[in-house]
Amino acid sequence: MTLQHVIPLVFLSTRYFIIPMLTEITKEEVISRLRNAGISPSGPRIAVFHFLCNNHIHPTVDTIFHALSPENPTLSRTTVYNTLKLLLAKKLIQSVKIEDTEVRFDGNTDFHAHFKCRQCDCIIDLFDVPCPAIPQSEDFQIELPQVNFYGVCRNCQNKLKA
Amino acid sequence: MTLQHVIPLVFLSTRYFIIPMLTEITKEEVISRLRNAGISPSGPRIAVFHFLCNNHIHPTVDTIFHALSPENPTLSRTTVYNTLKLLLAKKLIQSVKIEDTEVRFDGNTDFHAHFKCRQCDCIIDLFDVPCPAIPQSEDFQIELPQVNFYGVCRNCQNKLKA
DNA sequence: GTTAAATTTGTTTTCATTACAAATTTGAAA
DNA sequence: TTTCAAATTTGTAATGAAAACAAATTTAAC
Repeated sequence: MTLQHVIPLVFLSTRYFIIPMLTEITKEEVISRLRNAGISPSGPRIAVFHFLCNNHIHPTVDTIFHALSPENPTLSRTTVYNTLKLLLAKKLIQSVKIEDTEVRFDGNTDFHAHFKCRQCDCIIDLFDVPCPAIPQSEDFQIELPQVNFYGVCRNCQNKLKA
Repeated sequence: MTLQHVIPLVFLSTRYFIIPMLTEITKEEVISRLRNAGISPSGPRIAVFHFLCNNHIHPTVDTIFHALSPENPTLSRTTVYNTLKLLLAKKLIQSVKIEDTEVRFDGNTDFHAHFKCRQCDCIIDLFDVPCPAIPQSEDFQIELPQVNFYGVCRNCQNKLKA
């Protein structure tokens, strides 16, 4: 949890959840983060990273490409792939392997679990699942884990009942 | 953890780990499990499920296909895909989404985490990571989570040092 | 033994990702 | 400012996992 997070109480259904609220990240902040990571802030790189920082929708490569194309008419899919690979290597973003085929991306690198609805394929952040302890071992160098839940979301449960 | 598991102490590196030892599952046992799940035990289904129950190597579709082809010369890749989809639907196996593109499969459906080495791509079972608590919610129907760690394994760390 | 349903098979198609080389842009040196 | 090499971007082609599909085969009920 970093400075960018504000913790409001948000009313969801019949319960209260505590979820982090991510404040808008400016282009200037994006450029500064890229520079700090040793990445020269080209147009496409700023666009992709800015999009991921401000749209926590776990987009696919295609979603990112189509979202940015109107403002960046010469943008190519290959550049999106290259940029994502670079951002991943510098750990400015994380990949979310929750689908069978496509990889999704997340600009929030703080630990949080994900939930995928098997019915409607929506992906929901779960901020209240604690990070599993990283196994104590001199044998492995281990990064933060990915924790993925699967099931049926509330909307789909209601639809199934009706 | 089911009856099939015996818990020995296994010496690994400089530490002791407790890992479940999976005993050999016979064809008869495989047939009985298929029947219990409402799946008619055809040749290819027995072969695929038996392979997954006795080879905890997180194989891909291709690995399974090539492993079974010699004994089942008419087996087709499509049948492997169909059979895996059926076994997943009946929750007799689990899929492991730890790679970017390919899905892997695991005949052990008891909770355990996975570790993937970024260097050599090996996948290791982590039996000593506790299952994260499933979020308390009337909003979602939630299954056991997938927990994936990434890093560098001991072998590769030693190679890197040298 | 006949026949419909279930299952398997091989081929074709789709599509995410990678490979690759050409085109463009950037930035430092002259 | 001009030049030029390095970095970056781009479009196309290749790869390969997975799904779609229809024909062939097997199974099981009557």
